[in-house]
Amino acid sequence: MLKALDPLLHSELRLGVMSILLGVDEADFVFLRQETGATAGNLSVQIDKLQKAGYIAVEKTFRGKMPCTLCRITDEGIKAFEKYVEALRSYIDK
Amino acid sequence: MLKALDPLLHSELRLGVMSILLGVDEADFVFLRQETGATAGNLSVQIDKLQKAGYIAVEKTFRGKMPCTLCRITDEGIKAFEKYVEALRSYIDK
DNA sequence: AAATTTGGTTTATTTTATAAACTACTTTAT
DNA sequence: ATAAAGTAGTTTATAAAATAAACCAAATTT
Repeated sequence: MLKALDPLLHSELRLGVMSILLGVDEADFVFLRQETGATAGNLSVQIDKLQKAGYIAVEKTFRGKMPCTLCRITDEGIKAFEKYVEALRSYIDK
Repeated sequence: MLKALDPLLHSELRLGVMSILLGVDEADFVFLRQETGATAGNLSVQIDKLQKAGYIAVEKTFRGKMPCTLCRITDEGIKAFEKYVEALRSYIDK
């Protein structure tokens, strides 16, 4: 009855990042930081985990002279997110 | 936009316990163990946390000669669960 | 009566989340 | 030109959480 929850997505910050990326084609580090309110260190670590899992793609570029980390959700990430949401519903829908 | 998630409920096992208790008036330790698939130690610890938070009430009785730990969700627990679900929707609903 | 099972709790270990400190560079003020 | 402050992060250390392993007391089975 209760479905297992993907531990990679069952994290407030990582879920927040995925949720944002689902709606925006791409987002940079600074934007994700603002939207989530996370510390830079925490965000850096969690972005890394999502990337290593293949849920997001990360591109390091420059905007002018400043470094800029761009994130995009992958197809695999979208699928994982949808599966996570479906599993969650076994907990929260009657 | 993204609402904070009550960390006490944002745990697979504790959320599972709450989800079960929402539907059943009361449930004992053994039943919760079967439904969640958790180890006894983990379940014991998480029940304790939910009780200390006031989200569930725990009554220690005997069924025949065997000890029996009964759990019920409290009004506070129901409210917290509903609030958690609403916060979650800020992540998973478009 | 010894061995096993039941219903747990307590303690130790691993994992995860978070914060603090640091790096590398840029911009601004002096 | 240089010092001070800000930006965009990463790395490392610490705190918290989850989990498993070990244990306990009583009941049941052999």
